[in-house]
Amino acid sequence: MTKPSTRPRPRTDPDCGGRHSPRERVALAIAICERRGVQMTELRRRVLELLWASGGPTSAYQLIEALKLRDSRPVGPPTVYRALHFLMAQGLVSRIESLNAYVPCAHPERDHECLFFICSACRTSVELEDPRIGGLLAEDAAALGFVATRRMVEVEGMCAECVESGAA
Amino acid sequence: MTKPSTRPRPRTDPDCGGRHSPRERVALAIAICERRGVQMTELRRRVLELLWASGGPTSAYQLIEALKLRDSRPVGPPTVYRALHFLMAQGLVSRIESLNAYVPCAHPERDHECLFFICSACRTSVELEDPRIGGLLAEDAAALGFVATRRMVEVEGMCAECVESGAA
DNA sequence: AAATAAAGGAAATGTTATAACGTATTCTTT
DNA sequence: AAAGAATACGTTATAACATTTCCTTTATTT
Repeated sequence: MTKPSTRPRPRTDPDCGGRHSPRERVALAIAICERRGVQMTELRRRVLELLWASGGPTSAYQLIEALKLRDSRPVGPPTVYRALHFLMAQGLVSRIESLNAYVPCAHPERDHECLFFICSACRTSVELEDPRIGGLLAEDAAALGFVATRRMVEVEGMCAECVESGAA
Repeated sequence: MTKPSTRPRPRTDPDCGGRHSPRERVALAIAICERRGVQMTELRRRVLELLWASGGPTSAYQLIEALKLRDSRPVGPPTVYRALHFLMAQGLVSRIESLNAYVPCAHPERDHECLFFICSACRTSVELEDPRIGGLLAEDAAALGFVATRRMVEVEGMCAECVESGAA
């Protein structure tokens, strides 16, 4: 029996408590696409569902495997990559560069900073928002005359659970 | 004739003015390795020289090509990757995750934040230090109980020169 | 219904990185 | 200087990640 932790939990939204049911998030994504007049097709929805179901950063080829299992029909890499590109363009999925892997975005309705804490022990990742970091990066960019279009902030290490359980 | 810019130039050290001759930086790297009792072998030095000579983020396979040209003898991927791993472990080279490419570190003598501004037009990158960002990330990590071992901060966009020259 | 645009399927290829094994070099100790 | 240990390098094969190309199917518009 695990005792509930009093440690502050990751929450990208003060109201949501960090809990997001996959079903709810996918429904939100569908609504967003409808509002924007872009097509949330079956394939794209399935990829998003798989990412929510996966529980961690997932590679394109893991998604290919997963789709194959459910369809018993092979899906090629370009098919999955196209779906991932679409989902990223809509802000529904982020790519974690240091893992070559993809994660669903908890709060696509807001424009959020991509700020990831990645546990090398259990291979999970946590997404945070910290507007202060975006502010500093904007400041530094301005000093360079640099026009930023995308930010990647990834912190590798060990999550609280793995530290406590003494994982290697 | 290009007129000198008054824009603040990237400088990771207030004293160096952002100027680093490859020769000088390689000499510094050799001295550092000597002091640490690790071997700066010929291969490792050549890889570092190529990175300094390249003028931008360079892929492992570009290095393989460059080594082949100079040696007229093929060098396998593992050889180059081993050299890169060594140089990274010594803080002499950084990997830019979003490009799968490598850059020499301007100031290996200091423990520096990896903070890169990458121009998608001219494919150059600029390394900055901004201790404030490391501070904020440490703060966020602490709030999560996360023990950080490595930070990656990469900003993609367009550098001042490309913006001015109207590059696509 | 026909025209057009958007999305997906399939095969091949390109790019990045490592595993597994053996050889050579360098360093240390004697 | 010789033996042994540690480190570095070479070679082949393969794993892992991503894109190009071409064609077919599906949606949307007229």
